[in-house]
Amino acid sequence: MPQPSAAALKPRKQPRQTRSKVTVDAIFEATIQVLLSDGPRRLTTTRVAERAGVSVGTLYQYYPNKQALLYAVLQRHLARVAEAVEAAARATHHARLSAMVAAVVGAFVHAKTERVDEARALYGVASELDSTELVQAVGRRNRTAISAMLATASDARFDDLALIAFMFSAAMAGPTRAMLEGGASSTMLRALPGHLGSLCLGYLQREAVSP
Amino acid sequence: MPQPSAAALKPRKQPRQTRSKVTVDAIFEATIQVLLSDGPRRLTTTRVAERAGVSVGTLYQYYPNKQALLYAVLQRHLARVAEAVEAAARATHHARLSAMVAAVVGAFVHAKTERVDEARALYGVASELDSTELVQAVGRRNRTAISAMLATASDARFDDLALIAFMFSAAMAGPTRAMLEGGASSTMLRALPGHLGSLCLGYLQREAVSP
Amino acid sequence: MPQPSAAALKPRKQPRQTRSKVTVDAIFEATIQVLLSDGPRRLTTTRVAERAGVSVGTLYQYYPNKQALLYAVLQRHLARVAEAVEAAARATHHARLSAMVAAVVGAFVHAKTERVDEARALYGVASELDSTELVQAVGRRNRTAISAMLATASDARFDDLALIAFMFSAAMAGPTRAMLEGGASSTMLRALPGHLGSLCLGYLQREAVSP
Amino acid sequence: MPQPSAAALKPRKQPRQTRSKVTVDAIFEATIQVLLSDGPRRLTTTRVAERAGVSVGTLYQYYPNKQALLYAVLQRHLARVAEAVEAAARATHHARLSAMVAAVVGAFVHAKTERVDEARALYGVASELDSTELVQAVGRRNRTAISAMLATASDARFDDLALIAFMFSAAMAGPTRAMLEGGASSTMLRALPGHLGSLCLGYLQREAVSP
DNA sequence: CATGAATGAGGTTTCATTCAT
DNA sequence: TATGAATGAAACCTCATTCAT
Repeated sequence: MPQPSAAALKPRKQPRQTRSKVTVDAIFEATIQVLLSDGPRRLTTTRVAERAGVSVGTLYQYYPNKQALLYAVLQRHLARVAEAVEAAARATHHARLSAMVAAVVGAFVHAKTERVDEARALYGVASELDSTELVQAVGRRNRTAISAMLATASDARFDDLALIAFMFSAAMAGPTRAMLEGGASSTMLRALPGHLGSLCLGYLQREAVSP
Repeated sequence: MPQPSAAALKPRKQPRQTRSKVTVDAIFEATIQVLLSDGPRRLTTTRVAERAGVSVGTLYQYYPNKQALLYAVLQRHLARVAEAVEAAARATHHARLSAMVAAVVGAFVHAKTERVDEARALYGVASELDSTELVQAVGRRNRTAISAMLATASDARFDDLALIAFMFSAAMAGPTRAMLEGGASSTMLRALPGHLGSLCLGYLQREAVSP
Repeated sequence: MPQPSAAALKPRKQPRQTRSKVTVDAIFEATIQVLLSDGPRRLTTTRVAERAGVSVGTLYQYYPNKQALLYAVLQRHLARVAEAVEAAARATHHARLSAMVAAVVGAFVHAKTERVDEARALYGVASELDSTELVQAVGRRNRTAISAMLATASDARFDDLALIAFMFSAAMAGPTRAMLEGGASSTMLRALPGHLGSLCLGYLQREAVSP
Repeated sequence: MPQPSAAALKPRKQPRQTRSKVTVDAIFEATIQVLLSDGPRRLTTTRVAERAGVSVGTLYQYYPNKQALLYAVLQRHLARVAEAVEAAARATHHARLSAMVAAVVGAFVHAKTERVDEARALYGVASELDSTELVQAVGRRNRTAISAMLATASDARFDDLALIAFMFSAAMAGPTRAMLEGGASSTMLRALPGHLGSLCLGYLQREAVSP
C-alpha cells in the first residue's frame, strides 16, 4: 500500500492571521462533525466546507487535498494523546509501579475522553487515509515514553521493556476503543480508568523480574 | 449514521452448482487480496472481479452491492473467531481461572493469526462499511461466552461479570490488533499468547472477589 | 430515430407443439404482468422469464431479443383492436351514420376494455420500443376501414374522407387512453361508449356535406 | 409501481448567476434535441451533457438524477399548455359555447404546436419517467378550468360537468397527439384547430341540456 | 430443448480538485 | 483572497444476451 509523499500531506499555509485561525478551526470542527453525523464514507470536502461556513475553494487554500485535511485532524488528536501520555510518564519517573500506571492510564483515558465525539469520529478515519505511518509513529512515541518511565520504577524491573511497553500501551487502547466505538454508557466510561489500571498493573507485576 | 437495511447486505444467491462454488470462493479470496495489496480505499468491485478472474457482472450475481461483499467477508472472519472463542470457553467451564484464560486467549490468537493476511486486511474494512452493528453483535457473542465461562470458575468469583468480560475481551483484542496492524515480527507474534495470558489473568485475579 | 430491421423483430419460431404454445402464452402473460407491476422501465427479460416460470434461455428461444418480445405483445393487442374495428366497419357498410358510429365505437371500446390491464400496460411500452412504424400501420388500418365505411353512409357524404377518418379514429383513442391511463372508475368506463358516440357523431354530422 | 419521492425529482439549485442560467438553458434544450434525434431510450445523461456542451458533472449540479431532468422538461411543457388553456378558459367565461370552444381549442393547439419538436419529443418520455402523477395533475388543472368555464356558458347548461370536461379535454388531446406523433403534414396541422373545434362543439351541443 | 451462470458494454452518479470571476 | 461553477475520471451497478452443461 503506497504511502503518499509526506509533502502532499502537509497543510498549505500556517494560519498566521486571526481570520485564518478562525477559518482553520472551523474547518477542523466541521470535519469532526461531518465524520460523526455522516460517517467517514460520506465525508466530502464540499460537505466539510459547507458545514464550516466557507467555500470549498477556501478549504483548499489551507489543505492541498482531502487526505491532508484528515491527516491534520487525526494528527492533532493523536498528538494530544501522546503529549498527555508523555507528560504523565515523565512526571512519574522513579515512582512506584502503581503510581506510574495510575498516572499514565489516567492521562490516556482523560485525553481520549475529553472530547468523546472527536475520538469516536477518528477511529473510522484511519482507513480512509493511508495513515499507518502516522499511527505507528505515535505508537512508538507512547511506547518510548512508557519504556523510559518503566525503566525507572522504584519497585520493579523488566526484561523485555520494548515488549512490555507495547503490551501496556495496547492494553490501554483496546478497551478504550471498544468503549468509544461501542457507544458505552457514561457509567462504563467512568469505570474504565479503574479497570484499565487493574489490567495494566496486574500485568506489569506479573512480568516484573525480581530486582 | 443510518444503517443500511439488513436485506441490502444479504448475499444474492447461494452457489448451488460446483461452478458457482468455485466462483464465490475466488471472489472471497480476491477481496482479501485486493484489500491487502491496494488498501480498503482502492478496493473496487471491478478490481475484485478482475483479480478473481471473473467479470463484474458475475460478482453482482452473488452480492447485490459492494457493501454486501465486504460484509460477507468480514462476517465470515468474525464468525470464525467467535466460534473459536465460544468453543474454548465452553470447553473450560468449571476449570480454574488460569486454564480458562489460557484456553480462550490461545483460541482467540490462533483464530486471528491463522490467516494473518485476512485479519490484517479486515481491520481497515470496518469503516468502509456501516458495520458497527455486525462488530457489536460479534462482540456481544464473545462477551456472553466469556461471561458464562467465568461464572463457573472453580477458583474465583466476580461481581460485575458483564464489565469483567468486556475488559477481558477487549484486552485480548487490543494488543492483537496492534501487532497485526503494526506488522509485528513473528517473534513478537509468538510471544503474544503468553503476554496476553498474563495480562488477562493478572486482571482477573485482581478483580476476583473472595468466595 | 433508426428503425430496427423488420427481421430482427420477428418471433423466432412458430409454436407448433402444445408445449410451446403454453410457454409462449405464459411469456406473453408474464410480460403484461411485469409491465403492470414494475413498469416498463423495470421490465427485464430475466424478470419476465422468472414470472413466466421459464428460464431466460427459453425466452430467447422464442424471441430473438427483448424488443421482439415487446413488439409481439403490442402487436397482438393492436391487431385485436384493429380487427374489431374492421369487423364493425365492414358490418355497417351502407348503414346510417349513427349506426356506424355506434358499431365502431362499441367495438373499439370493447376491444380496448376487454383486458383493461393489458391495454393500460401497453401504453407505456411504445416508447421503450421503436414502435412508431407498428403504431402507424395499425392507425392506417383503422382509418382505412373507417374511411371505406363512411364512404357508404346512407345519410351522409364527406369531402375529405382521409382527414375525417383520422379525426374519428383519434377522437375515440384520446378519451379512451385518458381513462385507462388515469385509472378511471368503472362508472366512468361504462359511460365512455355513450359519450364517445356523441363526440364522434356530433363531429361527423357537422362535417357531412349536403348530398 | 412506486412513485419516487417528490424530493428526488426537484431540481438541485436555482441558477443565480448568468453563467448558470445559460448552462441550465443549454441542458434543457439539449434534452429536447437528444430526445428527438436519438429517442427516449437512447437519451443518456452523458449524451445530454455532451450536446449541451457541458460536462456530466455540471448536469448533476442542477438535477439530482436523470428523472429529475426529464421531469423538469416535461413539467415546463405541460405547465405552458395548462396556462394557455386556463387563460383562454378564463377569458371566455360567460361567452357562448362556440366562442368558448374556439378559444380553448385555439389556445391548446397553439401551445402544443408552438414548438412542435418539443411536444413530439415529450410524448415518449412519460414512460421513462414515473410521471403519472404529474400528467394527472395537469389533466386535473385543465379540466377544472374547462369545467368552470362551461358552467358560465350563456347558451348551454350541462348535467355532468366533470365528465363533459374530461371528454372535452381528452378529445382535444387525442387527435393532437396523433398528428404530432404521426408526423402530420403542416397542411393537416393547419386543419387541426378547425376540426377539433367541430369535434368539441358538436359534442357539447349534443350534451347540453335544455336550460 | 432447457437451463442459468457468465459476460461486459454502457449507463448513472459522485466528488476531489481547479480556476475564472 | 474567497467563491462556487465547472470538470471528468472513476466508481458502482444493470441487464440483454450467449453458451457450456
